[in-house]
Amino acid sequence: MSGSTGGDTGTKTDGRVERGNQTRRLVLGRTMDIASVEGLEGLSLGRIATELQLSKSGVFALFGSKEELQLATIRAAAAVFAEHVVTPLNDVPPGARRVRELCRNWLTYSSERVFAGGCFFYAVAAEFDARTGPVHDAVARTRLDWNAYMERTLTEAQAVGDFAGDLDAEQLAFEVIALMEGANAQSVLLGDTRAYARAERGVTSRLRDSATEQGRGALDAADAVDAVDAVDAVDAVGGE
Amino acid sequence: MSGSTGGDTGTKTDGRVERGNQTRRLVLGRTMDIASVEGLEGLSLGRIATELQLSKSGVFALFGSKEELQLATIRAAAAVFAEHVVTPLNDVPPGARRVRELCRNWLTYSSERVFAGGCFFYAVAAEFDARTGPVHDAVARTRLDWNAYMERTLTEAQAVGDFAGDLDAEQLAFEVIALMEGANAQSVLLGDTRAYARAERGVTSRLRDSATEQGRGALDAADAVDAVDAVDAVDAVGGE
DNA sequence: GTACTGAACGCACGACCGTGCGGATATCTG
DNA sequence: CAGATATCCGCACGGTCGTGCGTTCAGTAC
Repeated sequence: MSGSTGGDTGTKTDGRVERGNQTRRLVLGRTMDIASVEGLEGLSLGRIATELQLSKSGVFALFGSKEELQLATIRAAAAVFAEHVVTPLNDVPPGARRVRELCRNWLTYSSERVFAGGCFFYAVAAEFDARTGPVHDAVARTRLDWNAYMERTLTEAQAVGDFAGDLDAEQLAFEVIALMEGANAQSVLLGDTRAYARAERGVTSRLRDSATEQGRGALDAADAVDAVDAVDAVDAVGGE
Repeated sequence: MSGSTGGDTGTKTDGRVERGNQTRRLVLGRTMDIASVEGLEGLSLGRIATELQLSKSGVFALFGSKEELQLATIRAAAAVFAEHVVTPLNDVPPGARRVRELCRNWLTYSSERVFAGGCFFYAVAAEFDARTGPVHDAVARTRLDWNAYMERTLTEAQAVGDFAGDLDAEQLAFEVIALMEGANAQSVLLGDTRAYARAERGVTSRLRDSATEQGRGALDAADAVDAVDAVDAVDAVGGE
């Protein structure tokens, strides 16, 4: 099946453009990891070209400028973030359990080092927070989006009755995000792996404090399912 | 009073060394502000020399290497931090009120931009968290010290009966620090000034939740004093 | 076939980087 | 006094940076 060189969708496949996109993906995969460790300013065209065995001017031509490369790296990282943290929630209905899953996804995304230097956006936000320009603006926008997403998830959970009617979603979103980022910071800087457990404990407390009777029931039910899953996982691995 | 050129302590004042120290202080004052905005890697000998009207090699000679300049900047920033956050607690006895004062000092230190880019250590910790070497180690050590200081302040408050005997000081220290740093991040990146109020609200809740009856009393008393101070301040400024 | 387009390259540029050397100058020591 | 010490400078080095120009080559369109 398939044509000579992978043309699947038919119509007019420009092999050059596709090749360029592939190289762009290759470059961005590298720049995301570099930036999460050394920052977006730590990116250098020459270094990337050397490591990927490309020419410096070739890399430059693919993005047009260093700033464009930085912005493209942010966009690529946002896609990776969404894939690990947000997309898995697609089949989880609004409610306290969805909030809990969102937080757990984030902590897993951070602790498993999807990016070499922990959360990509924690690193670049701290790097560009006090500067001005397009890169700062792009970073600030992703943070705004993330805040809003967390807040919306809480509001939806409130709407289905899992949180009290007088819930201050903005406040709770702030606290939950702060706890999770605190764990990222503590873990990456000090290698303190217990930080994630502390964050989860804090987040769980905050959610339970704000939840209604119904919401607490949903959280408990989710915990029970997790416990069964954990036992199953252990059983599946070694049955001694 | 005083001698010809400021020699106050007497004995043997080396004018050369003193002049060098003064220049060093001048340089470090600049590097602290630069680093809080653009990071410790953003420091450049040439730029500092130009801005301070010194020669590049002169600045270099004063510190020996760029890495030494970075380490000296960290030490200087730690002194400024202590001066604003820790020293004012000298005449506050151990207890819940001392904990509260510590947190308020931190939030004030961050919000008043003692460093141009917000908390110095938030910026450089994120910059060097995933790297290795002496600078990372120095940053990590200050973070450890800060964690330990917060924890010790909580434990002392527990010892005088302001917090319950089963208090998990490590957990509470983690949560309080995370909330405050979250406010710093949110404020510097997004210009969201309400973040500090949210952090204070969260910190207060956590402290009250963990406090004994006696501890809550101490916190309430401190709030009352603050309220009076606030009224006094308004009265002192404009009495219309 | 020719004409066009975009990826990738080689090469060179000006600027800035951290560092080292030698010297001028001021200060302290004996 | 001489001699040691420390700040601070001018100058130059090798290296890396981002960027631009011109070219080669492969895939597309006519």
